[in-house]
Amino acid sequence: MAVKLFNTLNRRIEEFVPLKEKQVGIYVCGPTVYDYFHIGNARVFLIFDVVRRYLEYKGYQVTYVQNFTDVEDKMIKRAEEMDITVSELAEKFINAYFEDAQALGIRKANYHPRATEHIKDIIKLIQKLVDKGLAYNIEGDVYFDTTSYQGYGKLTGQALEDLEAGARIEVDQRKKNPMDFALWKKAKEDELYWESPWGKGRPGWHIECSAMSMQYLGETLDIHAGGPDLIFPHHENEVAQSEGATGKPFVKYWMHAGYLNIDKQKMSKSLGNILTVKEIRKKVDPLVVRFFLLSAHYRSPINFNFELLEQARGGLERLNTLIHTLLDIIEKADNYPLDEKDREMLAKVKEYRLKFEESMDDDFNTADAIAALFELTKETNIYLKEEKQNLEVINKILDTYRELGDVLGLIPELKKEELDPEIETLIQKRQEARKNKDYAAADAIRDELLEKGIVLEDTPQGVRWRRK
RNA sequence: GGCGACAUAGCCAAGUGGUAAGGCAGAGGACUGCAAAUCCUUUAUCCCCCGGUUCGAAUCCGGGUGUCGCCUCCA
Repeated sequence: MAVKLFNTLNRRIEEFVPLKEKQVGIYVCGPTVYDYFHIGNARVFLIFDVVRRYLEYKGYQVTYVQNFTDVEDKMIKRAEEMDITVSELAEKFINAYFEDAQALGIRKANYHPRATEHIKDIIKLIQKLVDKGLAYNIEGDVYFDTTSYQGYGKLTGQALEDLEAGARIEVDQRKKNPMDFALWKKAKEDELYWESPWGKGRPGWHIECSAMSMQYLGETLDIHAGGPDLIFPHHENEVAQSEGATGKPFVKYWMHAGYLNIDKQKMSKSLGNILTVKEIRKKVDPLVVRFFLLSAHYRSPINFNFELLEQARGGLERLNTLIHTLLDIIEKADNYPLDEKDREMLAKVKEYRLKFEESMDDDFNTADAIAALFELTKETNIYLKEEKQNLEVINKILDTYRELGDVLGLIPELKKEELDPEIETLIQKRQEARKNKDYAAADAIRDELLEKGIVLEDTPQGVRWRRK
């Protein structure tokens, strides 16, 4: 089955056909590294991490590129406030990015280019636009002439005139058209700069993504993705400048995530409700955050608060409990020959894998895919009520969770964990007490362990423990 | 003024023409020394409202209401 996805370019769900068979280039707009990234950013990075994982699962060879914007007005301002250099600032928050991203199970991209490492490529691209008459230089500032590119507005779905009509910004009077945007910004006194044909300055925000994405993935990308608020103007501008320069289509499929709100409000500095991943991680298991973010379709708006996270935790726990049980069975239970009920279970495993794939094929419907995982969980639990299991079947189930769980980046560790000897001893003591029908003592130990975060379950195969 | 998204049970959330997935929470039961986990049963005669198309609509069309967003840096 082919993957279908929603393309912002035409607002339709299309079959995904990469430019080169079985190879995919994806570029995702990364963070401006002037602060810790927030939960809204996280949704974007996470969703496209899953897109990447699923395409790999389908057998595509994916080249995944996510940039760091490490020079920009906000960077300069923040560095001044913190009294450090822009590059020190970048270093700090790039490191922080990797920490938080890793916690959320977001894999590293194949390339994490930084704008400052590609100044030459950026200048070359701007020069090309200037040469073609699509950009103009005014006293060291270079602007893209939006009227020179016919398709301007095609991503946004609006005509250039309509965009202008609503614009209530202070327009730089030197620009030819209000919508023209900066490709190169002249450096102010004492600001960091690079030499260019137009004098000392730095790149504008939009041009870096065009330069870097084409550098790594060629002049036409399979997928370009980012947050919803990047559609305009950032992505619109990228299209204009890239296609203006190359004369080729820039991107085949544009993908954008939905918004994430905090308590139904947009995150904003003025409301002071920005939640960083770093903060959230202090309170909640990041995998719960991941599970929560994947429990709705990626294009739907999603509401975030800690109560909802708590609900999500319950669901993820159900999945984890089963996996723990399966691992325990493999360790302890006897193997029995394959019989009819085992074969039925194998058929169900196949069925739910298929359902999972169908959901993911359908514009990465992770909510539906997770439902398939839950249905498999129920079937497995029913199967486990049988006394005699075939361990091959158990292994097959585990493999399935391993592979499908890996697509979503949930269920990261399918390994049996070692216990502290001290806790092991307590469990033994409790078993003794139970044997002697000293239930008061047994329950006391169980409560003690619970406080240490260890949950005990008495099963026909003996006592089983798991972390709360 | 232009453009757009969303509205499904107490909560979260799939489903885009064939008669309401899944999860969380709740209730009852089974299992258990008691629990936990798990299983079974139960929780929307109906999908914001009003019209229309259709044999048939949560799903399509028209109108309305509500919430949110973009058009300005923003994931």
